[in-house]
Amino acid sequence: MTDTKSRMIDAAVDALRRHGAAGMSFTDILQTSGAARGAIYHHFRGGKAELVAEAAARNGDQVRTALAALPPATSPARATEDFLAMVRPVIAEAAAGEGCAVAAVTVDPASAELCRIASRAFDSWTATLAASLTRAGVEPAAAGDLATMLITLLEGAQVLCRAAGTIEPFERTARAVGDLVRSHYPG
Amino acid sequence: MTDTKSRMIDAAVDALRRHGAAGMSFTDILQTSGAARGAIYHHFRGGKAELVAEAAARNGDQVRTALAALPPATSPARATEDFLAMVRPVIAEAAAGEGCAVAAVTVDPASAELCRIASRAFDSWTATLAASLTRAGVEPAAAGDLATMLITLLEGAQVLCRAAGTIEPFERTARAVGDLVRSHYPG
DNA sequence: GTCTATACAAAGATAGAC
DNA sequence: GTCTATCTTTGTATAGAC
Repeated sequence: MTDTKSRMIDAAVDALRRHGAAGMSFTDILQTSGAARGAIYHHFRGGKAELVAEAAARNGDQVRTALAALPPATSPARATEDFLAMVRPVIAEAAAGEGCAVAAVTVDPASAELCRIASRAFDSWTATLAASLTRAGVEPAAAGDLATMLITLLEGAQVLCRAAGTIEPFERTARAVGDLVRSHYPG
Repeated sequence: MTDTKSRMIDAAVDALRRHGAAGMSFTDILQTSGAARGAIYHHFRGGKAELVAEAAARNGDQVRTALAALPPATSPARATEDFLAMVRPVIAEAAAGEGCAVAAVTVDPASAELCRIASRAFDSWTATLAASLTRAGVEPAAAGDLATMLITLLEGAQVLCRAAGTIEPFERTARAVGDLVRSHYPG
């Protein structure tokens, strides 16, 4: 487990977030990570596809871990607000040009494997968030649907906010979903 | 006839939806549209950037027109359901690999101009949908927030469904938002 | 206006010395 | 394991004939 390999994966995550899968180049990866050109195929026999896959998987784990650290909430409305608050800085990064690495690998599905990795990441985020909502008092079935909706909002907000260059679309969305959830789960 | 130019833009929209901005190549455009290699710089002096910009603008107009054709609804819940029903086939295309061309140009923002075009498109969709919601009885301020939320869901659902290969994430999201809106706007 | 041919740069992938 | 150098392909961009 060379440290070089890990730094290359980190660099790939960053490149995916900024330029997307097709726009990511080894030149960037090598410059950012400080690795040599030949190191790529030493650590990643599968070439670009393998590096991209590992980067997407790592980013997926990072986000899942962050979601798992959400504090226990006493109500569905509070749990939703906690999620939105945790997500806000991520959306701010998207507004500055750094989107979602997992979403990036779903574009130009050269390999169905990449979509499977992305799908599993989204599923793990949804399950983690659904568990939080269930603990906060939401019925399990409804919690799954609501969690999927919130993850969908997370991905969509990154798109709209990157285009806008501000988190204003997210703030509007957050107001709307906050109002809806509070009236549906009074207390 | 400059019908060629229009066909090239259509081909670019399709390429953006499938491969993204960085993954779109002139080779594909020429093969799909049947144009000759030199035709690109004859019709698009600005090269790839100009073609991509025109494609994004066209796709933005197409979606806005579709949203403007939503039938008048008698309640906010019904207006939301109409929107989700109209969007469902688009999500199905995303699940099959054809995402949103406007979202595609926000990745790898080589030019801030592309983000401006995308942002204006999203704003026009939001305004069109907000008008529908207002006519259906939603307060203007809340209609703007709700419309932004629904467009955010549209973009996010395309990401999740492209990864999943099915529209299942959209269906879950649609159930959740339907429940929330119905309880917030009873009647 | 449309096509053929080509220049030029950048990308991914490999080979082999150290 | 790591680095330098290079091969091959692909993609953008241009020139010029028809």
